Amino acid sequence: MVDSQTKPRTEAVEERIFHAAETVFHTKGFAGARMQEIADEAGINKAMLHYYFRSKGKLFEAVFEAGIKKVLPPAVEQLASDHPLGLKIRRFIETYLENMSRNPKLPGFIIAELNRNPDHLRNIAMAEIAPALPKIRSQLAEAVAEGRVRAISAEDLICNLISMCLFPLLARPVFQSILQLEGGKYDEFLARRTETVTDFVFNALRP
Amino acid sequence: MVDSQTKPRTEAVEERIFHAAETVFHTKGFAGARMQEIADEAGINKAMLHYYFRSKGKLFEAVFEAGIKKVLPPAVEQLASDHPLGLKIRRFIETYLENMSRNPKLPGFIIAELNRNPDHLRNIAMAEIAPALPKIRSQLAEAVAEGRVRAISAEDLICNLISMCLFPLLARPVFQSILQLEGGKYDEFLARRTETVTDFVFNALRP
DNA sequence: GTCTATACCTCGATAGAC
DNA sequence: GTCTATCGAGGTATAGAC
Repeated sequence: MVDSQTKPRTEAVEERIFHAAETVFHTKGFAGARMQEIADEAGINKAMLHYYFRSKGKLFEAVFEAGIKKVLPPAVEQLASDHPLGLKIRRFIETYLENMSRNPKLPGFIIAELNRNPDHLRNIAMAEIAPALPKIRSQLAEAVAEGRVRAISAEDLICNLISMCLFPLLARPVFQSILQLEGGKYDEFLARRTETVTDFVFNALRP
Repeated sequence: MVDSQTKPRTEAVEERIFHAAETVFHTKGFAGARMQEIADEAGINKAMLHYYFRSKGKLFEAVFEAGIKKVLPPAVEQLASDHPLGLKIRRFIETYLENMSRNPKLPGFIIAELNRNPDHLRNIAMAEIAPALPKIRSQLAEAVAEGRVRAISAEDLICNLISMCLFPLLARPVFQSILQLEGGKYDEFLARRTETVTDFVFNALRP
């Protein structure tokens, strides 16, 4: 309460705006989002948005960058860990699937916005990501050479892992209809995926 | 030329508009698309868009529905075919991957718009899709019972297949960076996927 | 059927009082 | 810091001449 003079509740408002912006941008995208809707969601005046964040673009950038930081580091961290290959794959699926089920709309948001403006990636720190690929590549090559796993490229393995984890979240509406898993049924299906995807990958990698 | 009186080149213009609309909507989405941009792309006047299609919404609906028809039927057709399970899976991956590489932006467009308004699916004929699921389900159960493939639910199998086929198209910008496959390298990677995905799935299904 | 001009509106952004 | 009022750009849609 002492330093309430230096920061007189400013943070509370800025945070409310930011979280409201996340909600709206994640569902509507940049082009579909309306500043008025974000203001309503935050329960404050529209002019406040411009007071705290200068423009719609700046606000979006903040939300997008925060989204990237929620998605990439956890994945990279797992892939670059010192765990043996099998455990690494298992942990990757577990943490990633659980992490994303907490922000189901985040992957779709990032992918959609990235397709519309790939330059967004230029501002992202690729330096942290670079080491993970060679590491898993050599780890995989070793396991293949020892005959512990079938031959597969690191690219295909990573691509398959991420695809099977994320796509069911993105395509929820379609899958829900096609697979006839309405309402809660689909959430149960997703919950089971940690196990089923792990099994699927492990079986695929048997020599 | 005789019936050029009843349809005096009307089709040519309408088609040009429609294809231009596909291009723009597929890349920018509904909210991000501009009627002016569609008109420019078609090389005609903006007012013509409203003459042939009443509104932006109507034009979008036409494009969206056409998109769905390019995506769903080919998939369902393969899944509902009379081929034995192994061949069916192989054909599914082949045709689907090849089909979509001809319209790389289509899956992302459909998924993004569907997440923003799931009601789009209500207007789609689900009747044609319904029979495919039970068919593959029984086919799979039979193969499992005979010990020819490992136990897996039809939902997980279909979900994994489609995920591994489509997600690399959606997430192209991210994967291109993460996997360090710039430019043409990524297209080569995608071209190889028909084979690598088929192998991966077949290996996963070994008893 | 095709074009120009324009009406009408929504939205992002700012000015200015408090 | 917060609100109200409003400006101005840019968007969809239409009116009307040709």
